[in-house]
Amino acid sequence: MQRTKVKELLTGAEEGKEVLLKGWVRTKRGNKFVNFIAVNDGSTIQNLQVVADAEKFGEESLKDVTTGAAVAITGQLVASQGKGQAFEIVANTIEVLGKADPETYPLQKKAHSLEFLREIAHLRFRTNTFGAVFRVRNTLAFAVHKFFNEKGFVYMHTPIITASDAEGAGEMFHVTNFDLENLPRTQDGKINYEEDFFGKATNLTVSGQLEGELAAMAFSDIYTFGPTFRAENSNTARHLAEFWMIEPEMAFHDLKMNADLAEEFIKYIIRYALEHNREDIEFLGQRLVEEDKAKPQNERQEMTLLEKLEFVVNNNFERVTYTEAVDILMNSPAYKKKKFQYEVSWGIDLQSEHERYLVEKHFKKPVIVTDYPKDIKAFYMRLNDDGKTVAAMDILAPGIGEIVGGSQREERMEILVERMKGVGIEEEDLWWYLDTRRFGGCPHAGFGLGFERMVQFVTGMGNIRDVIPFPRTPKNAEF
RNA sequence: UCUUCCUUAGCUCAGUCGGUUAGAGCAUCUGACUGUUAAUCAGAGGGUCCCUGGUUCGAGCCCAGGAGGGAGAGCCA
Repeated sequence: MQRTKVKELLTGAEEGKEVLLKGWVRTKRGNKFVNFIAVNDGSTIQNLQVVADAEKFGEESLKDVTTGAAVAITGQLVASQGKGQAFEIVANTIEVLGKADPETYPLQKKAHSLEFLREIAHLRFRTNTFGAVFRVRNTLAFAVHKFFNEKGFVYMHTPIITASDAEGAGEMFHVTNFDLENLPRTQDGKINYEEDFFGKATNLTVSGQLEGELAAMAFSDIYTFGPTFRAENSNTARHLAEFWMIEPEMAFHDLKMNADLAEEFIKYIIRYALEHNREDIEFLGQRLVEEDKAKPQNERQEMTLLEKLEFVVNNNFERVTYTEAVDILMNSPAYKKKKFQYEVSWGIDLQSEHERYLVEKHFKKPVIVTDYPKDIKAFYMRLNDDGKTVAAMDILAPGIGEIVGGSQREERMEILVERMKGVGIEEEDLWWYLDTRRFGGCPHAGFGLGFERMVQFVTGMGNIRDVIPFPRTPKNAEF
């Protein structure tokens, strides 16, 4: 008999038929006459209830049907007599494929803290919450490819190992096959990277952007979607040492077109998740409502998760320049009451508290901030005509902060070289990058979106370590 | 890296002023119960009080150092 997944069984299409169910036991309850076994196979957040006649199977054969055990069950799919579900299976045969000793199996049929589940990340997929989170993550990843594919973008695989160390995006992990106990040295005592695997110092990529720009100068529109590594000692709920980033790069795009695309993209993938994972998102939203009950009234969310996502999808993002944002902050009641810990003035980098004020208090929706002072942004961002700002944009999301960082790129050779000099990057280190300005250069733009932050936003999970299967953070690389 | 809080049963957490044998709920086990919804009811078992050192007649509680975790900040996506 062909196995049918729970998601399919719950449609009731096979009502009255003999079916084969395979999955993992969530709970078993009942008495000496009848047992109810809730089985989940990951295809949906819902369990399928199996009704087992206790006299027919006997105590002994049901003994190993415990929380966490893998089972194969045949039986008739029927309309349920109980209230909690539309359909259930009346069992004919029950086979335990893999036992789970209840004395030592860590997951119980009760709620666990997220911190505890993080310590057993290899088992946490089996919970309702993480099942929902990772189904949503999968849907969002698929939607990323679908969106760009429909727009004719080329999916470009940029290198994971790179020798380029001039991007300034963050601290890097070294890649080497040196014997670390016995490093080859040059005459002046420095490590001799010429003897290393690649003949030069290499590291894990911190961004595929520069390589993405190269490809955009041929395919017009490309995107990358792959792992990214930062060796920063960041211990926060929104940083990982290994994360997934999406970086589109478009020839002949200016900053406005860039922002338009980013907004359309974000709305598209959220809408896609709302259409395909509604049950999961409703469950995750309910989790937040329960969590909120423990908080004082004024700290509770105004909107449910579902309402928030629908609001984002159905409303335009607010757009302000950096200069306007600073004006708003300086005229805000919070500023006048000296509520900000950090000083606000034109030229400063906006602090978390400032971004949160703009997004959560002032506009109450995602905000695109553009045209930052050139001194606080990367060298490759295009200098505006005022000579003091660059065509950069950040998209700030409620509760998450910066979710997108992007810019129109500097396509004018002389200005780009001058800005590289300003931050101490040698021309010859990026000769290949400058070739795109030398040969057939054109205005172009792109952005980077942290995929995990997007998953956080859609699932409402407060800690980024709970939206990637096996988080890599300082002092933690378990599993 | 900084600030701050936390670490007691499998899990979540109480533990008074430093004082006899360290508690609760849930989970687990045993029993009861004719359709349950994280079933219910009764009973039982279960402890390296994070580690190391110190103060004290006496430390889960006080002090010092260390480890791990949470929240916030910086850096950023």
